[in-house]
Amino acid sequence: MLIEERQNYILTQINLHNKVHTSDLCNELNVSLDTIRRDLTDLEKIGKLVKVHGGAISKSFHYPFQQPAVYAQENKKEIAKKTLELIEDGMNILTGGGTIMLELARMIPENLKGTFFTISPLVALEVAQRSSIDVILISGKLARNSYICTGPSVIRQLSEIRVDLCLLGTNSISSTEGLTDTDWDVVQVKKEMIKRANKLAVMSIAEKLGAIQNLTVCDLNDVDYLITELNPEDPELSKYSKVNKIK
Amino acid sequence: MLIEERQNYILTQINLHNKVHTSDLCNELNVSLDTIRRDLTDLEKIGKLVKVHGGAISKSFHYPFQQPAVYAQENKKEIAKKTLELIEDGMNILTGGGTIMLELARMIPENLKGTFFTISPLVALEVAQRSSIDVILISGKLARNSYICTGPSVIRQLSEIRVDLCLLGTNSISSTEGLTDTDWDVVQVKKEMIKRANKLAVMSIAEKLGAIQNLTVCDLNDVDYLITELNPEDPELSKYSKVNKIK
DNA sequence: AAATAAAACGCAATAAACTGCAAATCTTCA
DNA sequence: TGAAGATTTGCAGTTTATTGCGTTTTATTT
Repeated sequence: MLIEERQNYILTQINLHNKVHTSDLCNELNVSLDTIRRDLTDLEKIGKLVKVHGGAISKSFHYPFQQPAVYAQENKKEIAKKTLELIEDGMNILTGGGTIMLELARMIPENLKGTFFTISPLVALEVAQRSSIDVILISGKLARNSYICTGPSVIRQLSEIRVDLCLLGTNSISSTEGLTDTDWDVVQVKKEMIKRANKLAVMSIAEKLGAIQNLTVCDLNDVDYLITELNPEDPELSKYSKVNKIK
Repeated sequence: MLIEERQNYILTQINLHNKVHTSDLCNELNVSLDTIRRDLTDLEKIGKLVKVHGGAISKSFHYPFQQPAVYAQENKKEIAKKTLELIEDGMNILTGGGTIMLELARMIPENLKGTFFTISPLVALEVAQRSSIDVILISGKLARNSYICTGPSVIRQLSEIRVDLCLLGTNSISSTEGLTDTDWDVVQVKKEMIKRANKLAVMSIAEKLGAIQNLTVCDLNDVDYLITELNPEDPELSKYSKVNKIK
């Protein structure tokens, strides 16, 4: 068997399973461990995979390891910072929950005036704690895991308010399907939130661009601002031109 | 299984549930506790999560409220313990806020069934986090110092529910004036809470017995249980015999 | 204050990776 | 064709990584 064949086989396996074990390969290819190791070293050198103890993993699979959590956190802060520019004194703002919203809440300047409506107790506490803004918590059943309030009571209370700006984090936004989500209760609430606001800003890390879930929240046309950590000119964002303004 | 796979699994679980238990992971992944601990330490080092006793939590949900040293915490725990005895499976319970309520929330057994209505987001989060109880947050304007919700919207929502037991912490309870408080908004809410419950339990540290504030919440006759850290036979409590039961 | 559970620490066993070397195989050119 | 040189391979010895276990320390609960 040619070296090339062997290395192609390894790459195929990586693409298939996102990982390979050195020992498996050595059985499947009938060569010694050392040979496999040398192959992996070569392939790593030309950037086709990442070696790890016991084998190797695909580069894309590896990506969420080294970079994200730290970086996603940084990205989220970047997004929060951009979003903050939309907020002015005296505004009525309605917010959802999620990690980006929490980052935003932590950045709100102490002297900002205005009213924050939110369905997230975490955001409510965070904002109330560090600013002089009025915080109105929209209540209802507390969803486990996401820690936001949902249910008919939330919808009813939302129907009674009117705000300048609605800030939503999102699980998935795609150029064809718009905003989508998985949880029915959450979708109902988000729909109502959007209805109650003059402007809608959607915050999303680039990683989630293109993702599609089962339930539709709203069309891209309804989105006034799309805020990501990317440069607005980034080609990844070109598909989202239906959105009023990309930040 | 590769280390990277294992750590990726842990991160997935964290993103999904916002928390993981060391022992769960060790079962699910079939490795020793030590290995999981080492993984968690690694992941914490690169900022992917925050280790806590018993497991780890998502960085973004890192509980933002480090509670200030709670005054008379031992006594409050004792009171919370006694109060817990009033709670049975399947009950509808309505609670206020305050440090004693938080202690109680932390003691709620994981397997308790029932519904918790509360005007305190902190209590709501605490209960939702550590039990399978349904948590309904009664919302409104978030009062800055007490972190509880007040206002007409709270009153209206309260008027629509009916619960078995209302749990209130109190600032002041006296044998002549009953429950009293200083904040008008808070008093309105407490009055409505009491109205909506079949039984009322008042929790108070002995130190506050005898204190009187300007605004009346309710009469001693309305109190079904008075719970303090003292022995029910304690002479200090003899003046409060109007209360149905002293614990 | 005692009992319990979890975490930290050091240690040893095992598995994997690395190193240098020699044998086997392949290239290339007379 | 066949021999020098280069490449590839497998092997033995050494180094490094990973893991589980017993013990001690620290947290948490009663």
